[in-house]
Amino acid sequence: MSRPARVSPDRILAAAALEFAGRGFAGARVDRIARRARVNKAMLYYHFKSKDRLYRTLLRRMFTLAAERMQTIGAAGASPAEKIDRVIAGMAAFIDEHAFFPKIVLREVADGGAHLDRETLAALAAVPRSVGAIVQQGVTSGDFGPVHPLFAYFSMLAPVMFFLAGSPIWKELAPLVTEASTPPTADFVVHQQHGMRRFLSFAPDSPARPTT
Amino acid sequence: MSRPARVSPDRILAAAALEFAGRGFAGARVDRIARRARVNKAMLYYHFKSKDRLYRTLLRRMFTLAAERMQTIGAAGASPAEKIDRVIAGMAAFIDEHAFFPKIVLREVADGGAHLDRETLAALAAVPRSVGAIVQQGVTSGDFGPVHPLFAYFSMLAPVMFFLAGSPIWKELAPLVTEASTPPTADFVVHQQHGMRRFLSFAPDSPARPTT
DNA sequence: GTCTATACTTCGATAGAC
DNA sequence: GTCTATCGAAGTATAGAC
Repeated sequence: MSRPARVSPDRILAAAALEFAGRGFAGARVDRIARRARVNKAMLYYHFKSKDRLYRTLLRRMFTLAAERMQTIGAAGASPAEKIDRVIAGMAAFIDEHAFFPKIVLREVADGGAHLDRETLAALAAVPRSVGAIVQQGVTSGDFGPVHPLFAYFSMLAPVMFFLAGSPIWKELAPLVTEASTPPTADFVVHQQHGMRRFLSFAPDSPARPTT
Repeated sequence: MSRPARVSPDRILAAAALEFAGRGFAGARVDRIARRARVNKAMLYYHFKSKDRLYRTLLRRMFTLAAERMQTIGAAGASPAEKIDRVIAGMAAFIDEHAFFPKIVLREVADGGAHLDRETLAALAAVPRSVGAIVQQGVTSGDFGPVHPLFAYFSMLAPVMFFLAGSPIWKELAPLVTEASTPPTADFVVHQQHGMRRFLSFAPDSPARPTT
């Protein structure tokens, strides 16, 4: 079989990922994407119809990949607590492979999902749905205390997104924040894993009234 | 005393907050800021020298305000656990008063702090430093288990930022994620408070080896 | 301090040959 | 599928009168 040799679209998507992550949708320049993909602008507009469609195509692909990884973790045989460990480590690994991912997510959250059509929104929803299902299993089995699955998703992964998206800043910020030794980036995953085990654990104590 | 009547700079900063939060630094348009502030462009460039300096002025102001609030909480007389409750509720209240704040933070994290000079970075650092000091007190007193203050800061407040910055999206997303009732936005703060109490609590159990 | 008018640049997108 | 050349719109910033 002759390969279709459709290497351009993939190269364009890879270049777009870097550009959109680094500058945001509004700040992204189509010229830069084309140049980085070693393709001229007309070629880019031939494959993708517009800047918007290029962006949405990229996001759908990334959300789908991330959701698949979370789904795989949920389908495996393991205790709920161990699955939570794997969700956190799995997302960190995914970000390690696709460094642009958390930046784009943060920007899209700030944009209020302005560039997401229904299809892309559905692809995004698959990520918290997969993770939420794992949490729900733990609640039902009694391993976890009662908690809203979507809330747990945010408590679990927002710090990972936040921390790994801005690691260069934190390295610059750390000396201004604490006199303790600079934080080893990789240890944050372990920190979050240990903490979330307790966060989600059933706690018979603590009346824990809300405080203003 | 005659009032200086310097109402323009404040109106410009207020308009800039909305514009920068809604579109990001690159997407923000100076014309829109000027129009929203009911001031012409030349006036804007008269008070602030450039788009960059306007942005940094805004950020310094917001970071300083947020840090002051955290510092007040830390200085009050209360148990470490209760202070954590107040930090979470206090940040949520601050965001409620300045809805643009978490959006700008998320964007700046994604930008890798590209627009932050040394002075603005120092203002930003005061926020995690204040919160980190509270955490450190709890660790020292034995109320909390051993934890890096900066890590705890992220685990505590990143979900709050993330959730409150994107509340319109989550409302649209929730039905696609869970068949359970839609999550009441205000309850997230209580969820995070209760969870973080356990997250930070001293846990003699759990060998908790890292999982890949 | 405040305005109008505009210089200069860069953007997203397309035309049309090959 | 791929290219060069370019259009019209929109951007940041400034000049200069008041």
